Amino acid sequence: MPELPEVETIRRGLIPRLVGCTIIRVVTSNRRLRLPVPRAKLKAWVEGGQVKSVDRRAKYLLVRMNNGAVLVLHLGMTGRLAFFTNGTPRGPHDHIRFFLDNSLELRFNDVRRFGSIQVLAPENEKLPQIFADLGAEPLGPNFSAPYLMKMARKRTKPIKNFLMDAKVVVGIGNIYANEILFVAGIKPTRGVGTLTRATWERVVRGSREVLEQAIACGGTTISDYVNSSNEMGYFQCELKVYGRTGEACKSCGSMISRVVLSGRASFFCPSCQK
DNA sequence: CTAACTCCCTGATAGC
DNA sequence: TGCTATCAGGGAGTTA
Repeated sequence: MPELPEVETIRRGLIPRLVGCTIIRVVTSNRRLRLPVPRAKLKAWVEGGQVKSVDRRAKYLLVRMNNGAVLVLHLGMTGRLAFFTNGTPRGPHDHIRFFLDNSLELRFNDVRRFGSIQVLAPENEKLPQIFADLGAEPLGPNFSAPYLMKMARKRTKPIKNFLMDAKVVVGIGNIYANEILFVAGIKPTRGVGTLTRATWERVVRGSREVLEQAIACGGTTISDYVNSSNEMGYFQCELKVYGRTGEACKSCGSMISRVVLSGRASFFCPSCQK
């Protein structure tokens, strides 16, 4: 579900109602998420603590506490992180509830439980190894055509799989990979070895354009996604190819095609994308 | 090393 | 109505 625009939208919604708050109590369900829920650490380092900031790296949210502890949250496919007023009955798949001192409750809800929550203890605990291996932020300064050309050297995989590789560039999942390649005019099956410098420039520009527009729309809601106020995004209205198999290309009228790449549905316009 | 496949989990939907 | 198969936005681990 949540790719970069959705996670960023949630981050921006969390800030005004979470930063500066004290987390009075954390209540967890008995189910495990992708990783076991660190109940003891939540009690030791998060309960009673005050939130200092909310950052994002890739699709991870980093909630930093004044005591130096860090909550590392990932929403997986169906995770939600949203506020409820105090007293709202617990719903199905509400796995973690943070009771705040402003009469709100922040809930981590996840139907499929592919999401995760980790707590880094103050001082001594660093981010997991995965963070050191993450690639460029697509909206950051290091994401450039030369960078992508360097990362693509001696590689053969299709450009779509390359864009979804978090060691290359983070935050781009199946929806936005398809949309970016439409905007850039590149077939998802194109091997990365065949792209010219000018084409890589289109990948960079297309990525920024699509992701920024999606953030401006509050993300894409296909089925589960809601922002921190439990509201849908509306970038799904702007989708050019994702999920549009057999429909007319909004640019040229050709029929949108579907292929499967590494087990993921991939959509493109056979005449606009080369 | 790269690239592709498999699996974690639940729910919606399609087809019989 | 009910059963079964397929698919879904992520990512880690395994295999070739």
